[in-house]
Amino acid sequence: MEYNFREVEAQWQKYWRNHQSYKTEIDSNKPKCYVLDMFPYPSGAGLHVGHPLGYIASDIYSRYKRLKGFNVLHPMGYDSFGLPAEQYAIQTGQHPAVTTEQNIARYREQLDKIGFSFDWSREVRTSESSYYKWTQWIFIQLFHSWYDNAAGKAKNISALISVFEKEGNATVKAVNDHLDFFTADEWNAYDEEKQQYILLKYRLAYLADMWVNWCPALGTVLANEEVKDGFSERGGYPVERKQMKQWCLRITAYAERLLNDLNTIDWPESVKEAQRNWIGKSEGAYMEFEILNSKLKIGVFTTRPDTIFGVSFLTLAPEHELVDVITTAEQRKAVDEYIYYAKNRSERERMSEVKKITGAFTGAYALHPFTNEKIPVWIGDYVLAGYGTGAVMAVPAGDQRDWDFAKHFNIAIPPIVKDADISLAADATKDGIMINSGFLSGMTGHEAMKAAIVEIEKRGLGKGKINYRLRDAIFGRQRYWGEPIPVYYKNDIPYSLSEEELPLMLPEVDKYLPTEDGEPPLARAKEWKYKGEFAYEHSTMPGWAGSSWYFLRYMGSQNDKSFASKEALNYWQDVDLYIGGAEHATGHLLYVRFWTKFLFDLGYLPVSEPAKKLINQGMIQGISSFVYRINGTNQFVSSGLKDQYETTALHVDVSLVKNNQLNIPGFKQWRAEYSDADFILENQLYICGSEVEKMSKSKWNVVSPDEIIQDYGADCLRMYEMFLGPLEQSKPWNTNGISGVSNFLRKLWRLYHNKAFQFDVSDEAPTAAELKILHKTIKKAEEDIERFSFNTSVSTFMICVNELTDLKCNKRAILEPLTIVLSAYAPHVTEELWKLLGHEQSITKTVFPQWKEEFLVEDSYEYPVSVNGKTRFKLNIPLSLSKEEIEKQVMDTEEMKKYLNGDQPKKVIVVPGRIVNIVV
RNA sequence: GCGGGCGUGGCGUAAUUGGUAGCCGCACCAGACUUAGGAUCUGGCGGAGCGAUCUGUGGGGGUUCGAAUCCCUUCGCCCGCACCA
Repeated sequence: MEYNFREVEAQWQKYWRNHQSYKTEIDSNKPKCYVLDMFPYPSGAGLHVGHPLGYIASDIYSRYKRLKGFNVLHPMGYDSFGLPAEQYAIQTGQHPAVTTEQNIARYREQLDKIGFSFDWSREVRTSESSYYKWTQWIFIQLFHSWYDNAAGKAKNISALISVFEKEGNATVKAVNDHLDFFTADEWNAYDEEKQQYILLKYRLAYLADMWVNWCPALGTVLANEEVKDGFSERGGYPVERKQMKQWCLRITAYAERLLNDLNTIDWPESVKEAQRNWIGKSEGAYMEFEILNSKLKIGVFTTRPDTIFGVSFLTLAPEHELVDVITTAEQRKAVDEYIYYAKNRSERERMSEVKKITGAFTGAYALHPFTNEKIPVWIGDYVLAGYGTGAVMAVPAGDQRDWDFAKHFNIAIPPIVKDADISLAADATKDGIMINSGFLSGMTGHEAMKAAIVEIEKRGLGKGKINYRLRDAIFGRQRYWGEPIPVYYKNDIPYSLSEEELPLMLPEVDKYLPTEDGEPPLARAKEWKYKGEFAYEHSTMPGWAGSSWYFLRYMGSQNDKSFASKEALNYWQDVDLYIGGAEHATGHLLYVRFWTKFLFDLGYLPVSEPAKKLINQGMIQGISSFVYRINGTNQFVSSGLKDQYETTALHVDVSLVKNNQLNIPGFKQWRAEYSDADFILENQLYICGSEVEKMSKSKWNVVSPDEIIQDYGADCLRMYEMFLGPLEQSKPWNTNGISGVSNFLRKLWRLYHNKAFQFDVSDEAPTAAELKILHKTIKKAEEDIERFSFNTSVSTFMICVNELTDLKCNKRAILEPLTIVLSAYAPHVTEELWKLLGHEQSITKTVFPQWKEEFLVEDSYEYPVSVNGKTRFKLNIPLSLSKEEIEKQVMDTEEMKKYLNGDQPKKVIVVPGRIVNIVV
């Protein structure tokens, strides 16, 4: 019988399930290896061929490491809270838990068919209370913590309270919101409300008025990374800026560590760089400008304190709190109008009209701290409320934006660098010599930089400061399908639930929409009150909450005493290999690092980074097919003729298209509206257009792995996805080469069988040539897996099987180790062959064979001999010879004499085992 | 604008990390066995040339005995960030 993959694969999948072949327990006798995939959001569309790419790679790695003697933790679960299920619920009234459950079942079925070696006993689902209990628990830890800059780590809030009681807050070096100083006596005299208000300014999870990205269509706030170009990432709805009371996480406290520790992990440079940009560290100075005729001061942050003498105006963000106070009566109208304009300009407009210069003069003046000159104070929305202090000292000579603003509003542009031409643009370089700059004159910009900070600090005008672009993470979402935030309110003061009161279950509601007065959906649960009395927080946590720590829960998914036991945490430590998409670079991958560091600070974890090694698998794109409908008709014109008509391109289901030819009867049946469609053909065929796009249901270009498995089998799908190219590379899905992989698997099967397809393996001793093929393959496969080059190892196997086929080698001594090596890639067929070879136990219980140098050593090597770097001929020379002997042999050849033409060579380069190069 | 990555046959890719460019597969061509082939096997396959040979890794320049690989420059593509003071 030829290999029957359908039967064999189903049978082994059942065997693995029944025998719990991949269940993992702590085993201190073995080294651990934690191989993790980014868990999927179980969408209604099911898996497409792009999803398993990373899973296949991690599965191969896991199987390989197991055979190498490692205790491998390779789990899978679902990121099952999320927007699509909720929106489906809004439309249909179906509870999100129900749809989620169905989708998970479908995902599981599809995953199982690919033959993954996941330990399903450790499965997690973020939407289950046994899981989100611990997400809530971590939130409570954040709520009860503050960041001690002196110690460089998070600490329990009780430590802070006892300092307040004894010393007030002057000695505390914390990452907190701006706050006045108070003494111990003052603290002790404050009432509960005031104390809680102050503590909130220190907590790592805090409630504050924030400028947020508000998406009216979704009825919720969004984090910066959930907004793309002024539109929501999910759904693509417009987003506006709005001030709201929101739960936030003080991730900014970790900015420096998140930045520095990037140097300790082996992650793709692109991800590290994206995180560095996102954190956006910049060094400079904070300084204050006094307002003329007032006690008020405007604080600014600048990276160019060296240009202080070039300041000719200040600009405040329109939202800046001092704008209203300092605006003069004459300018009031203009300022109010501008603020109204800026407020109603959508984020989208503001971003796309960067070049448009707008602003207004407040009428107020500030004093230059060094020259005491009057400096006009303007407002303009090129200054962002959320960055720095929301105010800038404008140096038009040194900053292009300030220059543009000054030019537009006719403000002076005082020169501060010698010979700099600032008539057409600002000069932002620091290399010139400073002029008109008081004590800085004569220095270069670089020197002036340091000198200016020294002087600013000396005069008490401000201080050197490091600023980060990173903002605190807004943690509340006005949605139903998420983790309830475990907080209740007493006299408007938020209090967290105690650990014993968790989980705080998600309540049932009648509808999944916001209430009529704009409250989040949870407000619909009228009876849902803490102790039947106090209102709970009605926002839920964002999508990234559950995914920020799931790698830890896999270590103790059944544990109900803690998120994972100390023993498990100490054994499994961190993820050794993490595979997932690059789109999470500044979202999930930053938050998971943040939470890991936080839990490390509190002593719950032995590590402060979640994953040592990260690989971003490339996206598999779809190839969309198009038909061209002549506008206003139901007539479709073939791709080559479409330019003769006014047409609209319509996506057509790729399953109706083969070699770009449309299956016309199928197309007519596809949708009722096309049943009487007409076609204008070329060469009797309808040719579709095609384009590479992201694989998505709406583009009708989704290819499901199930189809491939049905036609070629799971082993073939696994190997083909690996064969397609480097794991990190994005590529469009096509099945052009799949027959090559399919042939390989058939050839493999035939090695163990005779012409009549009867199992036929000989016990003869292998020849040197056969041993060489085997050991070469083992070595190469091992090297390839260790450097995550899965595509080249598939080629290695193809070569191996071709060579063994040529030698008609069916010897057990060769095939048995080869089967083991291959089992990481093609687990089903190798299990079957292993059984046929007479083994009782699953091939997963074996050991990866060790390659031996002795079978690989050559006694001679065919040297490429180059003349002036160009290879001219080849010469077989024993490898044992010395450089001199090799040189002599080469020189004595007839060919060499021809090239030398009687002369002596200028130079001879001999690299033993590599090449001989003669320069004449 | 800033940052990251990439550019090799008709196509997907490989190259021991500076040492024979094009492994492996697809497609294609020729042949064998066949009633037949969308089966199997054999051979060929970067370009030019009957040939020895020449030429060739987006273009130009450099370092080197030797460059797809390192450096400079230029063109093109993909991704991320973007009024961050």
